[in-house]
Amino acid sequence: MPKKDEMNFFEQVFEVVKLIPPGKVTSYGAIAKYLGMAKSSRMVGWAMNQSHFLKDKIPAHRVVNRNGMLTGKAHFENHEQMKFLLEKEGLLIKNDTIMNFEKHFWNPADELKL
DNA sequence: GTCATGACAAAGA
DNA sequence: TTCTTTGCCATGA
Repeated sequence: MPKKDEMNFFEQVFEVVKLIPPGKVTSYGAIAKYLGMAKSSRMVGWAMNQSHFLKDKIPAHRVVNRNGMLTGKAHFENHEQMKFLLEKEGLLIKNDTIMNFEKHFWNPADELKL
């Protein structure tokens, strides 16, 4: 168990993101709400930015905004990578937006049942 | 300690 | 409906 100081909200975000099953996506707000920071959805996106510096593989491509739009694609090494990974998992991307977003939506609060 | 920024979200025009 | 504004809070300068 990491120390309390090391369990900052970033790691909690990473834990949730890593639990996202393949072929599923979630929103920043959903993660934020699950962690009890519904009003700090921006911090989730901030955490994702830090995820690139982590050794752990964070499936950040499965996290999009509430519209299902790939707003974070610009932060990937290749802009096509995010779309590619999602399509590879069976999702349909059109114009940087996930089609049937609700259908593939993965709600941590519902799946993890805190 | 104050100010600016950020991969968002909700409300208003 | 789309575009703009406001709130939110953790980081870094």
